Amino acid sequence: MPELPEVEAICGRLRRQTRNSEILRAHILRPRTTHPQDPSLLESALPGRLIETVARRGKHILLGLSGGHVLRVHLRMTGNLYVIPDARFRPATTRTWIELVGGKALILDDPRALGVLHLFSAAEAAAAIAGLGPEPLSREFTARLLADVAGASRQPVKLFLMDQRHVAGLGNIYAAEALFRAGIHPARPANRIRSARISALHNAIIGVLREAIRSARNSYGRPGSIREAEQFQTAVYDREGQPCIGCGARIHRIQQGGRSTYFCPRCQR
DNA sequence: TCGATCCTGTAG
DNA sequence: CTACAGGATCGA
Repeated sequence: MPELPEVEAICGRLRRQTRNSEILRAHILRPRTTHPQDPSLLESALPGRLIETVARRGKHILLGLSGGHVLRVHLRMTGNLYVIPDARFRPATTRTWIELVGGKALILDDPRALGVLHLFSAAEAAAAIAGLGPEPLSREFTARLLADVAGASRQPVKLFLMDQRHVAGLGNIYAAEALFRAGIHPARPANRIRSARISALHNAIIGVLREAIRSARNSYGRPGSIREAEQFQTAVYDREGQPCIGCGARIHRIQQGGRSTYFCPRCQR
């Protein structure tokens, strides 16, 4: 599920719901969830701590706890993270639940159980996310910076964009959508895109993410299934064989890095 | 740079 | 039954 916009929406909601709530107990239902850390380490360290801040870096959720510790959550493919008002009513796909004082619970709801949870000191947390590229919605992320980083990579540009070391937060959907808007073929080597196109790509990334955040606000970070009506409307993703909204040509699907890539063969070269 | 892997669910 | 799924990591 979640790329940057969905994680951003989840964080916004969590920030309002968890501010200064105290952890009563952590229940880590599957040991893999904290690998390579020992679940018992978290279960013993979390009780009594306050959730003071909620931050996002790329697709990582960083819960700032009292005592300077950080609980990092990565939702991977199908995770969702939200507060339920009554800890007794947990969904069947709950993989970890953190009881809060007062009866609420923070739920890691993750059908595929690929999401992960780690507890760090402030210094460890900083080191753990140090390898991430710039936040695409920050001022640090300029067309110039994108051009410099892209110029140093021969990767196909779609894979380049999904590599979190280059830009933090893009995944399979929004990488494809940004490339469509910029009119760039996903297989083109990153270092063979002219600077005018890089500027278009830079704009497209920001535009796509901003719009997607708006759509995600009301549909993510809450219990239950995702609400259809508010979903971001994709131009190419998951539209193989359908007509391109720009030129009417059939959308193609190819494999890149083991993932599906969708694009318009006429608009993207 | 590929393929396998971690998991479960759904669509065909 | 097979293919595929909004992610990331590992080893060949």
